[in-house]
Amino acid sequence: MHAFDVLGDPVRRRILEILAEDRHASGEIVAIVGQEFGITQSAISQHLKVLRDHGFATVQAEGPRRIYKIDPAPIVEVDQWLERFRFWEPKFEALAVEVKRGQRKRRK
Amino acid sequence: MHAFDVLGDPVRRRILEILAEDRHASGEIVAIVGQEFGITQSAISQHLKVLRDHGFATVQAEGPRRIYKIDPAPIVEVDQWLERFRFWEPKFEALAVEVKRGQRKRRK
DNA sequence: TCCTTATTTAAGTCTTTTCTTATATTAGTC
DNA sequence: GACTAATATAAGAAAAGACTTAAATAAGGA
Repeated sequence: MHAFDVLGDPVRRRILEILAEDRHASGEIVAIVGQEFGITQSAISQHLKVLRDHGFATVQAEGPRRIYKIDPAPIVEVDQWLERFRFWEPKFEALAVEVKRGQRKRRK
Repeated sequence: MHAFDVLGDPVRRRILEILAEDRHASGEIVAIVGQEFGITQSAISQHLKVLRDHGFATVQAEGPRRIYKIDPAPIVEVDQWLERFRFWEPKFEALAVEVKRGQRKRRK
């Protein structure tokens, strides 16, 4: 499964959005995403596995909880593939400026 | 089908790579991609339809030929979704520089 | 008009993905 | 050690995706 396929699923994209904000326990993600999409804990656990297996997230046990943290490496890869299209539109130049200005709050 | 799903298929990614270089007739794409992936003209035509239907490419009839041209709009959209992850890694800052330096040859 | 070339569309098969329910695992508490 | 809470895994059903072959469409030339 290619990184783009991983990002193809709306549940997984939502999970990544949540993890982009902060680290979260599996159960917290289940609480949010489960409600939003109306799917079971099991389904979400399976999506978390896909994210793990493809390097989008890392886990750390904290007692009985599994704390998920984003790993941007595969996203960088995707971003680099996209690179070849960036000269096609002024929109991309605008984006470049955005990125350069970036430097928002950063979490470890 | 989400834009990320469109990009999830290796054949479609290859077609987009080709179209990023220049406009091409369907048959030219078939010649390249068909050989590389060992799939039929029909299969490729179906991939081209997906690209059309999701706004990644536009077609223009030229006699019996269909000339395909890339349309970056959905790629920009994807790129914007990715935006929220860009502050996570120095790699992204490096990319930003890359993009800013960009300004390669442009085709219409 | 008939034939050829370029391409799309239809129909059906096979594979992969995404769920569900049921069960297993593991940590902490009584 | 038994019970509960948090999570993962197994098995199987249903849906979606990516092919194939066969047929349709449309342009251009003899």
